[in-house]
Amino acid sequence: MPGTTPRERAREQTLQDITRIGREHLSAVGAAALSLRAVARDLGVVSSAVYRYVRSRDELLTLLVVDGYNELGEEVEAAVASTEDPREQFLALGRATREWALREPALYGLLFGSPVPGYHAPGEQTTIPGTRVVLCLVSIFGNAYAVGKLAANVVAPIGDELSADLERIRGEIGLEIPDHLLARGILAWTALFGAVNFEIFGQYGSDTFTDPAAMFEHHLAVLAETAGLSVA
Amino acid sequence: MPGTTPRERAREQTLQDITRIGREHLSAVGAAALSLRAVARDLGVVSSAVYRYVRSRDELLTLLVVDGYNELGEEVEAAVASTEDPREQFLALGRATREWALREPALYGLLFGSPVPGYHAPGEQTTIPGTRVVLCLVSIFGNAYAVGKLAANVVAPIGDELSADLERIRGEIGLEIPDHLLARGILAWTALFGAVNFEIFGQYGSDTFTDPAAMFEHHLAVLAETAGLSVA
DNA sequence: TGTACATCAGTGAACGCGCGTTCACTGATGTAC
DNA sequence: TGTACATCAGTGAACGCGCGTTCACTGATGTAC
Repeated sequence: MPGTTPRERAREQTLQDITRIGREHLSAVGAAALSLRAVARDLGVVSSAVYRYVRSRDELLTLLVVDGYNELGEEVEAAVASTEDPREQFLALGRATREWALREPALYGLLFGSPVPGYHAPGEQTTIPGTRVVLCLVSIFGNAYAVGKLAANVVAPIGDELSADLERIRGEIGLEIPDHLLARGILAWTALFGAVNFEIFGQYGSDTFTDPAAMFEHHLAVLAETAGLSVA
Repeated sequence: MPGTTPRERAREQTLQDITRIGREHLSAVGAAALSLRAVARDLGVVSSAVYRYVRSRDELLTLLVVDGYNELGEEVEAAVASTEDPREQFLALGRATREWALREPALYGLLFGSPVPGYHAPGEQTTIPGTRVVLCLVSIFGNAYAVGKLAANVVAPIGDELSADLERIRGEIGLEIPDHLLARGILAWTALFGAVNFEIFGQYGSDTFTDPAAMFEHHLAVLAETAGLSVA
């Protein structure tokens, strides 16, 4: 267990300070300009001291990435857990994602924006936190299908190669829904993040919506329908 | 007319070289690390010489942004012009966007990814090129509606405030379609870029799809349906 | 056609800056007997 | 309980690096008469 001895607690505290300051710098200057020296300055410590806690600048980035995925994951999971109806769960997931993104735009950009050049997130540390949201979505769809609340007409044929991919994906995540519903679920997933991106990254003009939340809410409703989630 | 005298032609040529090299650096090191000195080195010229052509580093970024928007805009417009059917035009727009993004991932990231910290694109230069794709989309929907090929059921109510926003948008872009279809059009727009983002920014796992184009094509078909574009 | 002058591309040195990372070190805190 | 030793956080100097931007300059190219 970490944090038992005073020294361990102090160490843990300093590490948290570093990630907190790292977050602040991230939103101020962006991932590419995030600097250990600047973090050290704000921590009130000489630059080389930070190396006692973090192996390199990239490791600090990884810390922030993992932190971000986990925070988003927790908020999304909590929101989804607050209701039983699959459609409502989908809406809750979307709202929680958007709200977190609005609160942490820089971190959201780090996770879902253009990749940071020269930085590659180590899969061993980021894969599990990085899949919390999508696994949450998967369980909503899986459950909805199991209780007969997921259905949509087939509008587009699915070729053999795509079908094989979908079959493999089903296996990897343990999901039992037919191809066309899985495809729609994936679309809903990407579309949800597309809508959030537009708002966070300012792709709509600056004065386009007086109430962006209302537009987003409407998008969510249409996406739920598209994904095959019927109204309760 | 530019490029008449030899001097003017030489100047034009050098400016093109600078943007070309700028593009190369952009994809190699990213927008935040894009440097005038490095461009000068590749141009075979001393760093201060570049200032004869470009006022500052930010102006080089703006050059690249404008260049990118125009290139994407041209390819999208050409693709859309190749067919008459609105649904096919929508599909063509989506395919052209994705293909350009795959060819120019760094430029795509600059235009549609997380904002570059500290850089603000000057509206006077970027607004017009930056709206070519969406205006193209707008004209597809407007035309489809005019010829009775755009229709969808109302699934979600639209509140007064959102309705007022949509009314204003209609006015700004000169589009005559009802609220719920406009809302769906906006969703299709954001969702399209969401799907492209996922692929370009690597949000799907690395080995998720053996044929990402097939998945994208299916997404486009479902999006066309969601937007209200019927099969010809 | 030839000469005097203006324009402009490119030079090279300099300014002040911040960065990541290493390394030998000091001194405080913890641990074993 | 006291002492000897080990651990570890933080120091300060140094390494070599690249950056944006300014400025006085040289020399070639163009223009007016």
